[in-house]
Amino acid sequence: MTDSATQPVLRATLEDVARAAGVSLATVDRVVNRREGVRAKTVARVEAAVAKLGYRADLAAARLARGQTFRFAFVLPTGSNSFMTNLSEQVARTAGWLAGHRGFIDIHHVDVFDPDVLAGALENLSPAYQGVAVIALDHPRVRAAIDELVARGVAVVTLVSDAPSSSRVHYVGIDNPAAGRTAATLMGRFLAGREGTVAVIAGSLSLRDHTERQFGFHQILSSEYANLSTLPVIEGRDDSDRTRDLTAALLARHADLRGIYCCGAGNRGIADALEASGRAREVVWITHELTEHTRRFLVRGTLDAVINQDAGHEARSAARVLLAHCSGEPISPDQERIRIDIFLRDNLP
Amino acid sequence: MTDSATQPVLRATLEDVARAAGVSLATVDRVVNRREGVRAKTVARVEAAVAKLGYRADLAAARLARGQTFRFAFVLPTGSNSFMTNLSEQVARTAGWLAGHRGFIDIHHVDVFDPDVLAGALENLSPAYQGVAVIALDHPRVRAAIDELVARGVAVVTLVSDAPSSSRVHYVGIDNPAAGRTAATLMGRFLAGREGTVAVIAGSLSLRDHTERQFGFHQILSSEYANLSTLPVIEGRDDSDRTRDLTAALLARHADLRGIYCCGAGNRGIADALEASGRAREVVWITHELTEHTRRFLVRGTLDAVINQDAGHEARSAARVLLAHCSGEPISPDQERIRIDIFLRDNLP
DNA sequence: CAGATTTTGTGTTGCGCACCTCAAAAATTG
DNA sequence: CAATTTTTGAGGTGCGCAACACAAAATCTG
Repeated sequence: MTDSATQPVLRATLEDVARAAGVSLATVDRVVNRREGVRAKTVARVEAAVAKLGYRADLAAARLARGQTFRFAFVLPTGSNSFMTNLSEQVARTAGWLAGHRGFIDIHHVDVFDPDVLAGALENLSPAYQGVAVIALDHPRVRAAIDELVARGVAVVTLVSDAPSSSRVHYVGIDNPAAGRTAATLMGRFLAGREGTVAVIAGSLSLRDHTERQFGFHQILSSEYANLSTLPVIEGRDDSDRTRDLTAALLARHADLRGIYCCGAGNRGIADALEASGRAREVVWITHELTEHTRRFLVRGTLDAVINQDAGHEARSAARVLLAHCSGEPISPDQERIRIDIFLRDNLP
Repeated sequence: MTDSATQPVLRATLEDVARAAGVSLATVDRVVNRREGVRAKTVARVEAAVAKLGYRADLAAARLARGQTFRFAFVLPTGSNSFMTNLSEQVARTAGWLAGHRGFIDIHHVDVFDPDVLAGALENLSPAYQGVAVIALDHPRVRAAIDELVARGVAVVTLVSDAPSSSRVHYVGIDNPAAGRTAATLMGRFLAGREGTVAVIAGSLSLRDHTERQFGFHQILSSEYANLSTLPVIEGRDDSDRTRDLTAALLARHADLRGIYCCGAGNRGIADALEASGRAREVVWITHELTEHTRRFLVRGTLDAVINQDAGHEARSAARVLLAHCSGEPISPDQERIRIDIFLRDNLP
């Protein structure tokens, strides 16, 4: 056992480094802030002193002295499903946190599902923003708008839905094909050898994330679970009423329906239809995003598993990445990686 | 769309608040730092101004002015399994981060599984520490040591393994009974209706977390999956060799063995035995903690699911909670809640 | 070796706040 | 109303650093 704590810790300051290196404060400042006009030999001396004393800049003091403030825009969908509502709330909370760190977030609500509207919103964003987080659409105009922002020196991160071919600096969200594969494995194993059909319900196939999820789902199901065949993908447009009708029709038409994978929203419709049919217990239903509704269906046993992305984590991660990018600090990749959560009735948070 | 960003943001400062409230800086300071000697009427005036201007203390400036430094001890097990090694590494990383925020972490390696050694280590901890994170043992002496630290004004959080009846201020870790229930549900559903027996392997039943997990596991398995019967719990002492032999014996003795739930370490032994028996594919194996080894077994298909707690998250959370506690700031509960992760081959991070 | 150039030192300012002292003003009391 | 107590104001200091100006020294030119 190593008990090395004895007295209150005194951090090494810039002055300590200067003394140790036998140079002045100004020179140390030049070295640590990578300004030029210092001989290589002197740089080495200073760096040796930094290493020896374990000097690390006091972030609080540095931020204070620099006096920079950061202004970020979060572009989120207008009044939408539970997940998006939750995300907005988490972004608002994150804004509260950031305010203590000289960062400010404005939330802009736009119709992110219309490429022209979204691109227009990005184009008209005030030049005061050093960073933008956006739920992207992988569309040429949107890509162009992102690229232009980046060209102007704005840090852009995509949130939840990516635009991989744009020049955004970071994507904050889950690996959607992997999420689909995860759903497929759960479906295949929960149905362990039973024969029948499985339905896939998406919000819209023009959304990149939904497409990727169903792609991953089909990939695994067709290659590993020959006992199950999938029906053509149905588009529920993330609307509960429409989804309920579609689900009811599915149940009526396919007596051998064993599973439903929903890679979008509209879950209340599915629950209604399933419960009305009396087959809620026997049909395995897997969906995305933990909300107050899906949580209820999970507890009740109608829903079997939820694949989730943590909205709070995403909001905080986006803010951290933007902040780090703007102040030239490194990010730690594995803290910023958004996990694909699996929730059963038993491990609900 | 609300584009309200126009110019670089100017935060309201204490001085702004003073001006708005028509009082002096000193009075504002008295109010915001809850010092006494201010009339209730004046307090109200100042608070109104704070609210109106949306004043929030600049954390960087406040920390700098306060000049406090924090010193924390993390008490971790001596050279141990992969999970603990990983945890140590994550704590070391967290220390690096904390150093930028005037916080310092010393890691003390002790045999946390011996109550006397652990309690002794806690008792002999330098009084310089304002906070301690410890992998606790729910034992009277350990409890007493924790209580004494708390009585001395030290913030104590338990990490990974709790001592619920002690006076620790926070537990950073997962809900272990729930983790066991989660494993049981996966086991039951993956075995969907097949008849047979399931084995449970623990490290040691004197470890609270292992006991709780197997309790949760049995609870669900016995009440919901009548087709499966469990064998008496086996203690593998988190040792691979011993666990391999025990698993091999199990496989030899029980031809109807359908599943293995391991709620401790020693996974390499299980993998060896399973693969040697040729029944790796048919026996459902579920274990805890994602490590380089369990990851490999998962990808290979020998292992079916991993219940995980994120060591990085736990290390950071413990540091944040200690920091918040020592500087009187609130914590946000849902950021500090450690989730029960489920990993399949498909959603590995 | 004088002059030009590069490198280093000295010094100052201010970021926003906490914390302190001392005096002035206001409210309360006998 | 004077004496006392409570409340408020004015002012200062320093936290550790960034940023800058300017002077002094060292080094490099021709």
